Amino acid sequence: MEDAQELNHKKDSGQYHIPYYQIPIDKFFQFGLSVDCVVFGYQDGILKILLIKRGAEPFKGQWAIPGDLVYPNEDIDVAVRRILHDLTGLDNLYFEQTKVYGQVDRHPIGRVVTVGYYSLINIENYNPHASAWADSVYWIDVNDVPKLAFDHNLILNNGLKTLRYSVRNRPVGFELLPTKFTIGQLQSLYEGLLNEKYDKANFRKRILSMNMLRELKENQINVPHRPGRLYSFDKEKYDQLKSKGFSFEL
Amino acid sequence: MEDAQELNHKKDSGQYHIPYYQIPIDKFFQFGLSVDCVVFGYQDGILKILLIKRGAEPFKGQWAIPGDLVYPNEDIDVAVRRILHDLTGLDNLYFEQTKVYGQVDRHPIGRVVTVGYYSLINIENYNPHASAWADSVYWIDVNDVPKLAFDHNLILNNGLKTLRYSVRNRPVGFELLPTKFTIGQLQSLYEGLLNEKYDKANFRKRILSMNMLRELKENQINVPHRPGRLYSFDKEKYDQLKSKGFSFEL
DNA sequence: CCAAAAGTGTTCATTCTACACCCATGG
DNA sequence: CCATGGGTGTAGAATGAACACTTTTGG
Repeated sequence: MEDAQELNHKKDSGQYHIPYYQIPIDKFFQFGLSVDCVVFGYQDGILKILLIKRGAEPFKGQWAIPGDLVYPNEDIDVAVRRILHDLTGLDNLYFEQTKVYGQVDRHPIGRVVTVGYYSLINIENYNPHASAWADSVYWIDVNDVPKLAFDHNLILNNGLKTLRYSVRNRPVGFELLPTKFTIGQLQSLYEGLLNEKYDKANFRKRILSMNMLRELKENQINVPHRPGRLYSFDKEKYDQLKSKGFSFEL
Repeated sequence: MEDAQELNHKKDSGQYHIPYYQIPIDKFFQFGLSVDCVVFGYQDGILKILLIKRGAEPFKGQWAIPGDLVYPNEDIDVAVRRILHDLTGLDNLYFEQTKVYGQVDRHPIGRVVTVGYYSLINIENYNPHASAWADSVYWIDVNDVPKLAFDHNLILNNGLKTLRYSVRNRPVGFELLPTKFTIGQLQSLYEGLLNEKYDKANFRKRILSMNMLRELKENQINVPHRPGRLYSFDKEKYDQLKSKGFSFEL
């Protein structure tokens, strides 16, 4: 989050407040809470984002990222799982909190604070669903994102920054790939995500030297070139390494 | 946040929900919102945390980290600045969002979602204040933290993890030091924070090679050893480097 | 004088980078 | 046969770790 988490030295805006104890406590319990989730997928070398056409007011019919109000008796991560499930039919998706958006006027119908998330999904398993809050769902190239409802363009951009940062410092990129992948596919993913070029020999040595990939006894099939060896991410090995002080880099 | 942001693959807890459209919209606007801030200071090689004795119910009289309800018409970062100002008399403090805590039952008087922050202050400028929500304020050694109100021990520990992570990847450590400091002081800070030992020659070379310190024409005074050259952090230079792709490490 | 921390230079090992080369497949 | 990406080895450069040595202050 090198970029997403800026140094923060801004001055107080000068807003004025009635002292705490002179305001009835009920006044403090009028916030709405929502979650909004930037869902990433990766296909043919292109990073894509799930956008919906909103099925409810406000901003009905407009583009938005998936999200919904949190129920009064619902934990926040349960709400995220609910939304992701309703949207994709998938459970156990990877997701991570990014940032809270709480501008007083960010929502037209009242004070709604929203918690931003990003989620990574393997596009091959994806199964689109409409739902109560989404008329329809589309994968959009990350470079073609239209104007979105609320402050969703901001949330999306911060989600993207966070993803780009996370992917260098934690082994999360694998979530975007099929379970079995070649080193070449992994390299293209990183190159696409970070907009860089790596030497294939060096990339290979680097990633294999981390000892967190399990080499399978299988190769690619039906490719018009020498088929690559398949690997899968070995979470147990990674956790073990991490506990010994190892830290993923690039 | 290598550790603070865990891979998140938990299953849905199985909570059950009445469909969205059958619940009156008012029911969704009954959340309270608060901010809680882990305030770090550094003195004599020891990392310290500002704790308060709560001056209001619930948990009146108990240890807690500084925090307060957000006003219905108040932006969240304005609330953070307000709290830090009331607490320390200082403005323009460094602070950064960590994580949202939204467990349904985390607050005894209702559904209060809190946004966690950490803040860094130069202990020399510190000026303690009591306030509406704090009877008294103390610096506590990070290793002697008592049992705290609410889920504040959790918030504190996550704040500490975040600090330890940030300090390696962004030049935030300087916020804990006086404006003018020696390389030795900087090294001790890092050693204390991260619980490591560095070679002084190598540490010096490394930090100076980053070109983000301004060498002053002043030395330490009144020290019983050769006085060290004073430096200050040059934010302009750092921003310039960052925009050229430089990234702070350790 | 001594203790204590500042500050510098050099050596050796490790890691990174660039690049050349061979391999296996489909068309 | 070719094009395409898979896969390996190596030399030289850059970086990092360890450590010895000199300097300047107060007591």
